[in-house]
Amino acid sequence: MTKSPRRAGRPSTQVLTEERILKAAFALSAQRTARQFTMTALAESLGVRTSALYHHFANRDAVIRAMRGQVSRALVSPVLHEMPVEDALLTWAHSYRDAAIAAPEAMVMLATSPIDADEGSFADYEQIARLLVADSWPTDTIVDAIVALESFIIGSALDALAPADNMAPGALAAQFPTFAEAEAARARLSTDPARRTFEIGVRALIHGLTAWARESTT
Amino acid sequence: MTKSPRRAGRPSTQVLTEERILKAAFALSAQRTARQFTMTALAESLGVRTSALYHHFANRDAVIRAMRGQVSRALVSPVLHEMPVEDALLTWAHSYRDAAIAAPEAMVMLATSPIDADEGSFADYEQIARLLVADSWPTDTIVDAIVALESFIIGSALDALAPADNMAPGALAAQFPTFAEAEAARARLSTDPARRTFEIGVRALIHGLTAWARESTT
DNA sequence: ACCTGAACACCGTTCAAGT
DNA sequence: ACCTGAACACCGTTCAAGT
Repeated sequence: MTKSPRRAGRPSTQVLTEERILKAAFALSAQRTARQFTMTALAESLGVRTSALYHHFANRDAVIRAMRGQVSRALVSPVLHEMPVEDALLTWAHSYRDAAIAAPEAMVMLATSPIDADEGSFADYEQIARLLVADSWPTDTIVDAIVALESFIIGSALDALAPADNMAPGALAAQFPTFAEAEAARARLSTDPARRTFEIGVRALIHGLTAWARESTT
Repeated sequence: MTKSPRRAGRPSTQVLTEERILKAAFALSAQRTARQFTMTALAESLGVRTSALYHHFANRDAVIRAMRGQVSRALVSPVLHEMPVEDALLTWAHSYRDAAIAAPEAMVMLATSPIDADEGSFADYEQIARLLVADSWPTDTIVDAIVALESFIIGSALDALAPADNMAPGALAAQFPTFAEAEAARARLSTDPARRTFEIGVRALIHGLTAWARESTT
């Protein structure tokens, strides 16, 4: 198709590195849907033939796994201990969601496949757990709180992947008037309704969880 | 490849119906990952050529959209109006989660495929919306509440998919002692921790959302 | 109308060939 | 070692041809 600017054979200066590929992968995943995130498109964005990628990653899944590793590494936030617990949880949830949204396909994998035990996720969990222990949450409430929050965050990230108007009934509005009106009201409030819902939901959830933990203490 | 048992031309008795295709689609989604859920595999499971599917559905997304509609349709529960709103939301969340757990890979596809309006989903939303309006929730809070709940439910269903011990740090316990202890305490409480977390989380979220809606009224 | 079969554009992946 | 280019098996989708 496009005649390549490089001829066959090892180039004198290396074109690709894992780092450069990952950077392009994040950029691409922000622009394309999970399904359009292809090795071909990734290679093209790097000005390289598709097969060149296979010298640096075993396959497409390996690229996604590397993205996922980078995401979890970015989460650890050292300032969490200097704020009230509810704010700390909120901060954590936000950074988690931002990371999740930056890597949609990685997110689907994270949700679909079980976490490998040697993942950096536990470092993250440990930090939150200490925070809650210090705030005198009962030991047996802590993992429930973490998992509940994580479930909401992942669900929200998936929701954010859908087209922004995916809740609009469109032609069916007449058939479902109450919902249609509510949807219109919500659309008027924000250009990024998924984000708005995330903010509301995560606050509601954190609120509800802290209240529950406090009850559990007595 | 496999020589077809049917020769070309319209068969005397119709082979496919939307219903039969959808049934096969759910069966397939229980066995394959979202990526392996192909039109080819679906056709094969129906003993039919791939192109035959296109007489009944416009494309792959249309199949997924119909699946989503069917899931939503299974949700409508006519008794919702006879109970307090928080109980009604809880009931709805439970039936949604049950449906989601019955077809987890379908949930991933439903959540991530860019699909638009299907009647079934909106019928469900309409019912919840009316419920909340009757309970005098402000119009612009309703869709946020629905989406937040849905996000949590889908995230929880995906979490329930993972092995029950997927939060156990295992050999890494010594490295993350606080979290390890909390995880052990949780594991002692329940044989189905994912379900336990769902119960806790959905109650916390509903609680938090109703409180938020009440504030928004004033 | 509803199926098959051929066809097209596109993927992921492999591998020989070139430097 | 690290790139290109050709090749293979596989997808989604379209469409003519057959009944």
